[in-house]
Amino acid sequence: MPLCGTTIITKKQAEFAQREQEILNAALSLFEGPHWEQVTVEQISKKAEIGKGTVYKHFASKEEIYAYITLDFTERLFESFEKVIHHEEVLDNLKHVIRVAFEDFLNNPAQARVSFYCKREDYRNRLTSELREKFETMDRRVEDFFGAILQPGIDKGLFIDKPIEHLVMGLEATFDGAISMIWNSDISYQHASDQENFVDIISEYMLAGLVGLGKS
Amino acid sequence: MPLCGTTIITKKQAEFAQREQEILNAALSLFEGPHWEQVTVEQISKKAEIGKGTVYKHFASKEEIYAYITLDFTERLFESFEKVIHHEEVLDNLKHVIRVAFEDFLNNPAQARVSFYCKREDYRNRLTSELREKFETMDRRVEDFFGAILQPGIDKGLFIDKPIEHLVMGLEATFDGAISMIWNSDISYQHASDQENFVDIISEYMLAGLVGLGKS
Amino acid sequence: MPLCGTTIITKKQAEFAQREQEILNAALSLFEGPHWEQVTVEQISKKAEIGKGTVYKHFASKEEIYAYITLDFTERLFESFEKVIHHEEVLDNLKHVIRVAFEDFLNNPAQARVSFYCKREDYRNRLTSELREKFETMDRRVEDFFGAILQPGIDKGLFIDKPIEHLVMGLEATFDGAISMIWNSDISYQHASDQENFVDIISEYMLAGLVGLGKS
Amino acid sequence: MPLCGTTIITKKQAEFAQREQEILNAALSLFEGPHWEQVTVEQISKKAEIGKGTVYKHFASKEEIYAYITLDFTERLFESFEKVIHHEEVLDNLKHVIRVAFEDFLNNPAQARVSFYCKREDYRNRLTSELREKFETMDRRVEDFFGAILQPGIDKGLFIDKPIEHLVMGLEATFDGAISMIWNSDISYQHASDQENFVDIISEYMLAGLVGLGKS
DNA sequence: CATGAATGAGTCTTCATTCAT
DNA sequence: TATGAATGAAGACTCATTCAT
Repeated sequence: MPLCGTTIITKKQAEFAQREQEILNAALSLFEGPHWEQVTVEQISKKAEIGKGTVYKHFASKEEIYAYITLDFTERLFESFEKVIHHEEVLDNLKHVIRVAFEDFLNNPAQARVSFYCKREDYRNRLTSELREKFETMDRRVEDFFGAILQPGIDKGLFIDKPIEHLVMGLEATFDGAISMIWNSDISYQHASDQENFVDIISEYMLAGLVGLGKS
Repeated sequence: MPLCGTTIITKKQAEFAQREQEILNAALSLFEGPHWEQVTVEQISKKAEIGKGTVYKHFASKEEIYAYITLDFTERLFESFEKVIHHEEVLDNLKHVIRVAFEDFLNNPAQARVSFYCKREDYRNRLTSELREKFETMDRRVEDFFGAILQPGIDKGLFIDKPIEHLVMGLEATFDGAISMIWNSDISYQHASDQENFVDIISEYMLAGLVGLGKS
Repeated sequence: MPLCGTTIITKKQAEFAQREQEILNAALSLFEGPHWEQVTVEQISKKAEIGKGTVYKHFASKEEIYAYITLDFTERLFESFEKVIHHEEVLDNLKHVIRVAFEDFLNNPAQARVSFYCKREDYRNRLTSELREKFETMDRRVEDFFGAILQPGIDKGLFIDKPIEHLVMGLEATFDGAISMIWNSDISYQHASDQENFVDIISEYMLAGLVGLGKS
Repeated sequence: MPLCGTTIITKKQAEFAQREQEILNAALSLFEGPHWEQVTVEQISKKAEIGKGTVYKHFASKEEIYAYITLDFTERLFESFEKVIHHEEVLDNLKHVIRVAFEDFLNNPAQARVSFYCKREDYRNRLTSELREKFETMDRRVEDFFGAILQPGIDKGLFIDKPIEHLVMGLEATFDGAISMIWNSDISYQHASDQENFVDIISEYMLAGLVGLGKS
């Protein structure tokens, strides 16, 4: 049992750190609905049962709350990914990652919506450089991750030999588009199939697109 | 004196009708930038060189302006589509439609952005039932259009025999996602290729996905 | 009775123009007290019996209200000055101007206080360039005015032959300082004399200083 | 063991007393700029490397910090004055006092600015009676001091025989006004002369005014 | 005593919509 | 019909002060 060497954290500090999560959770619970952008800081503070000013002790601005939600969400996404890519088969890895991604995005709509918002360039430009760097690190990590699971497929001739980025593009575009469609409850397709079916088709489509690229 | 039987339109009425387009054009020119949602009704009226109140003679609300922009844009999109689908080859038709769609969306970012906004369910619910119906008609028309160009592909065994909607899903998701990525200037991919290259890949990807569906 | 050639102003426009004055008057009445900087836009709007937003139709910001108050006040000050400088005697002119200045500043403490605030460089820098120019024009006008009444005194050997600015400096410094002292109800001197006596002394002092400069 | 009879001060108490000065120094270093009123208690505590709450162990309010800064500043001003009034010549004394005053005010803008703020009647009224008394004592001391250096001038017929207060009025008004003008970087006079020149003129002006009073 | 987390009233400003002329 | 003045609810953010530990 270590006695020294650990960072000493007082009870107060622990509570303070805890409160940060409480604020994020409060925000998240309020962001569930489609009008999430209209949630006010005051509402968040009331939900978290703290004063409005306290929110600003933890986050410099409302948009910084968005940033941490996104960063947290992405972190968890990676954890989910890492749990399912121990297989040797490239396509299996990819299938699992896609499935898990859909699950995480659809089960956590608030985080996911915020994440989408945080992709916007103008949003990124408003961030402090510190946070902007965190986002850039995150972006690179995503890129590296997909590089690692797609490269073997290229080596085996399964996918066309193009820069990883090119291959990821299609996957990301389709995934993002599909998620948006679900959120928009895109009217045309509600009667066609339930969400699960839609996800299956899109997943298959993503793989087919990737495999089919350059084969025509 | 106009002949009887023709709809009699006074000069004043003609001017009034004309004004509607002027408002939409003014709005569009202001919506070019990425912050289009922050354009105010006042700015629009100034740009159109009319009074703010007059805008409300033509459109019941700001959101109704969005609706007509979207409806107009979709109408023109169809006109573009119809110009390029006279070929007999299913895949050629599709390629042309995809190309034209990318062109229209990227050349008319204002309209396209507004169109995306108008997909949101909460937006649709705020509309008057009259406008909601117009959107539904529009949606059906899109569905029918793609049905007409994809069905022959199914008949020829080119695409898997699934409901048209299923096939369209992937196309739409990928397309929407790709457009969003371009608008977001998605950082990870800026160095990979310029926009044109990106569009080519996505286009190929869309076709590959469609053709590859069910082939695995 | 002129029929044409005059700018046509509708009743509405006239009312609108009128409202501007009403806002300034409301602000002024609220600025009477020593806490004038803490008067809120909302208070002003309530006093003027209009909505808060209406204030912003007339003035882009709270500080712009200050600007117009100052500009108005200075304008009136000039009018007062011009009424009393038709004498031929340099010293008489100066005496009258000083007297009138004290009267105007002490009878209109709200305007005068705001005017002092508007001298601050940081305030000036926050203004729009249009307003900044108005202030600069105003400053030049003050300078020119005093140049016109002091120059004859220099010519006659009454005042030392130094740049007008140098001469004005002392006058302005003393005047501003005296006004501040009165507003601060400077405790040390309350029992010594009433305000009127103080003003007399300061006025005499200002002249004596000017005449005595360079004579030592 | 300290001798009996001396005030026993523990190390802790000494540190506490020391801290008071540290807070004032921290505040002063932050008050240098023209926006000194916007410095927050938190900033002061950070600068002093103590907790915000600790500031309130030493000063009941932010405004009390102002009070002690002013009191300190005035104390030092007196020390400066006393160093230069050992001459026998009334006018020399005065000249030296004026020069030293300008030096102290211009070299210590933070203290000086705060001192000006603390002259405001509304400020004084918000103080505790204990502090208000200290200010009154200070004011009387100023009055007495100038009485002492001006009275010989009256006796010698150098200055008009009026109550000392009357004579001081002009001096103080001019001095305060001049300092304000420098701080405001009063635009009209920036090109006329640099600050030093301005101070010289004002100083001369102050003396000339005093000597000339009643001579007209 | 020292701390710093918590507070929440208060500030300016924006803007879609209404309505009298 | 055209106008644009008027509205007022809302929202993000600040900061002196308090108080439990």
